[in-house]
Amino acid sequence: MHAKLIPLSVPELREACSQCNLRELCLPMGLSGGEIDQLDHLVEVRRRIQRGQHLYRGGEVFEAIYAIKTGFFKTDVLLEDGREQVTGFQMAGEILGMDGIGSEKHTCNAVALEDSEVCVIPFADLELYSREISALQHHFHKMMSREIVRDHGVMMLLGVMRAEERLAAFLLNLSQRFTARGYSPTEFNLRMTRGEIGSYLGLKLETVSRAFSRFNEEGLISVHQKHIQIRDAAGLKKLLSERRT
Amino acid sequence: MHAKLIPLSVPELREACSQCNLRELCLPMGLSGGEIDQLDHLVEVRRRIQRGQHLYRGGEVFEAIYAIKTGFFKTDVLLEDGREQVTGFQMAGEILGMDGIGSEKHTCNAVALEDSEVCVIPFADLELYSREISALQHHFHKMMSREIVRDHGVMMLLGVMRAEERLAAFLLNLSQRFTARGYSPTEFNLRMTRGEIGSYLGLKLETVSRAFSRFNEEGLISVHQKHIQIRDAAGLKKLLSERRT
DNA sequence: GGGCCACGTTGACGCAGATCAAAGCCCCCA
DNA sequence: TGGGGGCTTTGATCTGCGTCAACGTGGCCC
Repeated sequence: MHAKLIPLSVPELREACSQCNLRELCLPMGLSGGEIDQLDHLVEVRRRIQRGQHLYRGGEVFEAIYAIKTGFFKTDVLLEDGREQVTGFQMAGEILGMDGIGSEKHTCNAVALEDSEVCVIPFADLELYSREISALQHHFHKMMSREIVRDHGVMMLLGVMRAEERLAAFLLNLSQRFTARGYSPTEFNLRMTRGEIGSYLGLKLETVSRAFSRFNEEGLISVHQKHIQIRDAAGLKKLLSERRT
Repeated sequence: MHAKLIPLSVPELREACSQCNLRELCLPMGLSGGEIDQLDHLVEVRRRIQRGQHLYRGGEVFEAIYAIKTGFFKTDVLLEDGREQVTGFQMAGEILGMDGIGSEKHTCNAVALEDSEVCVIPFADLELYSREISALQHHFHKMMSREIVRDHGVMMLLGVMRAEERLAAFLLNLSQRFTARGYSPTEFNLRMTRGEIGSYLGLKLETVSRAFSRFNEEGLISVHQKHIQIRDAAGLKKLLSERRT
């Protein structure tokens, strides 16, 4: 592992969660000021991950979950024959690693899609603090539960939607998450390749590319490489609610 | 709701978890005898659900999770246009309802596929006990995490596998879960229809039926309606590891 | 015990998306 | 400034699964 560990000095530590601009999205959500101060002791280390590097790999011992401070990740699972399923894309304020709790090993790979920084949350400590701070306990449960619900949404994508519906749902989801982070709802850069989008959506990269082109022609979005502008969000939503077949 | 509530009388209550033959699979797993005795107070009510009835529906207020004592369930999510994605099949010892924690509402439907009985675990109480009993806390986290991992497995099915691989994976998974419950690994009755299997696997019922027929012809299994006998588990596994494409 | 109904099987055909192939574009580095 | 590599686009063709349709089967109720 080439990742740098960054022990937090005291002043930084005080800033860890209580001063973080993601605290309304991330683990501290809903905690009182005093409780957040306690949380600051939970995150004693941050880790920088360069684009293309792994935060963790399937099979490694699970010890901590990670809150993304900056950057962008994908998680994926590999079949023995090399086929890849991207199980999610994660951005600032989201939590990585909850898959590892059950077996005490990570069960997927987490790869940075841009230079990123994560807060390391030792899981034993999180459980300890959770026993003291019931708001933290409850919020952590919510985050795990939402992960399950998110996964159900992906199953829906993969199980019943057609290619263009999947892509529309994907774009709307990204847009909404960027919005929640204070970025433009209509304009953003994709951090992942067409192939990775395809793997996530259960499509081949050519199909993803064609669907982008089609949306472009129809004036729903404009695409230039990784730059996306959503021109007709309502039109994209309509794609989703229109039954075909 | 027509479901019967069964307040447990004192002797039954003593039996709730500590005497349950599922305690090695279910929530009490890994708890010491004394801790299980404490757990007995957590489950004060059981509920009977007849075949075809809902344990809960998407949108209902979330208050409890459910441990399946006997029976068999499916969970599903519906799109506005009526398309259904079955997100899972659950059997004795498994937990239902964790999807509801995040939003305080259930986000899917849980339907009994045979007459069933569940232990009602009020979620606020579970969190309360979890703060006292760290083994319970940890095990609950494991169960949620495993749910996430299970979902990743389904994404893999849906995203990258071909029809016969999906069905083979499905049968092997059922077989393994029946085995863990002390039933035959090679012979069992399906509780769900071809259509429900199809919805789970992202296939149409005709495709499921054809795949069953094909497995039958090839001597991998024998099928008679809902009765399945696995004749060549290794052959099924081979289907999964053989790369095609 | 006969008929109905939900479920399952099988066949013929069609199509969405995969596959194969060939360019194009962008960025980085020499 | 040019060239190489990774990513993307686009076209032509193929195919696995969906769709449509007809028939089979078993269980249940009157």
